[in-house]
Amino acid sequence: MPTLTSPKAKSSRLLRADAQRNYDLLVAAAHSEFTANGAGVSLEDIARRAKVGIGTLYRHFPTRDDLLAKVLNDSTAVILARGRELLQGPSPGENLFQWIRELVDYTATYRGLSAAMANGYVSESATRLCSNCDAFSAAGAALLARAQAAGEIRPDAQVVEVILSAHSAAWIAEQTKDRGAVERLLGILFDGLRAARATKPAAGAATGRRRPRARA
Amino acid sequence: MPTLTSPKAKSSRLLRADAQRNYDLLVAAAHSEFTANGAGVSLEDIARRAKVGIGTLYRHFPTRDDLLAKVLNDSTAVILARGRELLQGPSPGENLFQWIRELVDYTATYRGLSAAMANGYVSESATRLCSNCDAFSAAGAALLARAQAAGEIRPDAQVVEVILSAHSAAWIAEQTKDRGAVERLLGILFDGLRAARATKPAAGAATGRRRPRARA
DNA sequence: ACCTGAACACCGTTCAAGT
DNA sequence: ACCTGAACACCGTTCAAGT
Repeated sequence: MPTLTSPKAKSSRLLRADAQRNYDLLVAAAHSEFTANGAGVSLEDIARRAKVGIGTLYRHFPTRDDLLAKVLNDSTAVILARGRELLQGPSPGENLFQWIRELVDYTATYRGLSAAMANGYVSESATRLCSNCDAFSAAGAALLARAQAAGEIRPDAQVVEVILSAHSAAWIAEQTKDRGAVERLLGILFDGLRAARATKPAAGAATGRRRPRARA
Repeated sequence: MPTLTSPKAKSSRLLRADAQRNYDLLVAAAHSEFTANGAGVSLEDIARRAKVGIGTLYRHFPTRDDLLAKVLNDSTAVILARGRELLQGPSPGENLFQWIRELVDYTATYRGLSAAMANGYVSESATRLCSNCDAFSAAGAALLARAQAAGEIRPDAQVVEVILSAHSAAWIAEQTKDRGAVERLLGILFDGLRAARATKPAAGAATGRRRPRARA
């Protein structure tokens, strides 16, 4: 009986049983292919691996980004949850940095993802991938604002640099296997982000003043 | 007649008159196409614009990078000369930063060039483009070493971060039209590069106080 | 409704045939 | 020596025909 099944898909989408099956097969195949061969892998390969016609792939996912966004959905949610968690952390500056580090690791999972993300981030056409970017942006903005309010991050930094820095660090991580270079780069970036503290000449008060024990 | 003499020295190469003409047409056409449509433009388009068979393009430039490197040759030379010039400047740290800024502007001239450059930079296959990267690396290393010797740049910075930072800033410049974001990012990077000065005297900085995780 | 795969429009690369 | 362009092997996207 090809009647309607329960809402298994994204939200309240109702799919015929065979369509739902194909949908799931496509997502699974895409996951494998993206992991193995990068975010730019041939869509035909994905369809073939899912044992589905290429037209079916296009029916469910009109653009490559739609498919990518769906595959990334779970891991995206993890990063966003991490952002909310870190928002409660004791050290706003370090919490921001930690979140950036995790964002970098995440973005570097698939070859080509950093480019796709950054592209979606600045592109005017609203792809599904872009909505991920907006969510990242909001999470980063919250962490950044808190760290700035705590006086740990320079006040002139904006969230766009933070996100794009993370993407470019991920991009470098994709290009080179020299993991040390990425870490050194992040170290430089982080020092730059808190540079205001040092720039503001200040008396001796600035350095040892904030202790995590005093609430946060 | 078609007398072949000296070996394959790039500039002193002796070509039959028609071959030389085709070669020049190709470089000119490639220059226009790269400028107009980015570093990933169709090679067939370039050959067509040069009114030359596609096979002729391949004969002269076995890979896309070879063609790109040739087109970029002049501007590359300018950046390298600038590097030597800045090596004589009065302020080693600022001279390094100025050179990076110019490298970023240069790399951002063609869409896709930053990716090609960074790729060549870390790739093991020695393309012609990669030799450009080595030259940049050497120029950056000289400026960096001088600035570090002057105590203006943190001693733990390595040239690979400097070059890849420049490429990633250029990559961001390609992605977004928000020129301000690129400048703010460079500002953060530069502050991070001279952070050692501030870090050095302050032994009990906030970062060393609490450590959310392992790692040193 | 949904699926299929042939068809179309590309692009990169090679190579046998020409001059 | 050098040039040419047809030929081949891809890939993305659409759509008429099937169930």
